[in-house]
Amino acid sequence: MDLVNRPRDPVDTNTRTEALNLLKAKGLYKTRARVAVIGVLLQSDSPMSQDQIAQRLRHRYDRVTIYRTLASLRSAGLVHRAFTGNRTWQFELSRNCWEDQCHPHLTCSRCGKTHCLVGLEPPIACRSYNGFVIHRQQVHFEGICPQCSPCAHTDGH
Amino acid sequence: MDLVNRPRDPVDTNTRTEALNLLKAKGLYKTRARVAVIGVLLQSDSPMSQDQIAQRLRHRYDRVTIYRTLASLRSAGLVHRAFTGNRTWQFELSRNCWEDQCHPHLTCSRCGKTHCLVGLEPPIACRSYNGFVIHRQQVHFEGICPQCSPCAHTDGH
DNA sequence: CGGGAATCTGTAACCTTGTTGCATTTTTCC
DNA sequence: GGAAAAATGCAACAAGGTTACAGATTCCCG
Repeated sequence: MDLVNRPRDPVDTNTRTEALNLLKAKGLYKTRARVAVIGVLLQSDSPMSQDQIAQRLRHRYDRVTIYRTLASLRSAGLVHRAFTGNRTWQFELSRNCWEDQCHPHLTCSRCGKTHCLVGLEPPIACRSYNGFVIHRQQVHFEGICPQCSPCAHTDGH
Repeated sequence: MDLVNRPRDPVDTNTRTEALNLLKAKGLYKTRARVAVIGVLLQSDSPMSQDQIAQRLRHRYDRVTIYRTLASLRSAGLVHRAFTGNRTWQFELSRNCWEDQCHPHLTCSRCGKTHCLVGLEPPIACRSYNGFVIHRQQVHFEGICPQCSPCAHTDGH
């Protein structure tokens, strides 16, 4: 595929600028793959797996590139990953939380999407318990999201 | 290896009897692999991965057998899997908890062992939140266990 | 600008874990 | 004791993560 004329990544100008700023702030190389991956995550309200990111970018980047891009963004602190019970990591931008102390996630049993439960405080924030020192906590739910259960919020019956 | 004279599984008589009772109560076939796997789990105070179980049994059983043994024990409700943040399932007997509502686990960053935090109540037991219906919750910690941090319980400094 | 050093990318390949198919063996029950 | 039902071992595949290495891109400084 011609490099010059190949279709552009699905990232608008504002998102692109924000991505470039994030990279600059961390002193990372500004590469097309990184801008694209950050752009996808900026536009997503829920964590995404590597494969979801690759699909969103129409497989224009090799999966190893996505993998390493996420690894470098993660080590720079821009991105963190959440574990959601299946065997794939879910990545999200470190905006108001980070990997050690993150909001819970809920994976919908019906649509399969993973949602952030940002209103729900990480429950057990204590640093130690009964001789155990807690450095990191991860909370994961399985259930039904509002979109898949329109009457779920009226749980009176 | 001769089947008759091959070394016995590391299961004492009492444990074996208990395992047989559990299998009988569920109407499952009493096979050597199942008795061995249940025995290992009975003697363990923490969840174990398939590979750990296979190692404990000195690879006397094929890993597919371990896999399917655990699957049948799980579907019978004798065993459940826990969420520990890495890509492998950890199995434990369903004694005072089950898969949907289980105590938190802590994986020690130093020794790698996963511990059950049975004294710590599952924190967010609510059935619904903000339109989300919660069917199952899993809590995982990373930190240091008491054995690896002798002064961890005196966190005064 | 321009060029070299540092870094990133794509391809290939490997590893671990989970999973299924099928022929053989074991268990159960009458 | 024997037939039906179920479990086991072996082979093989799948998915995701990870590493090696050569070639391409980015950065920085003159």
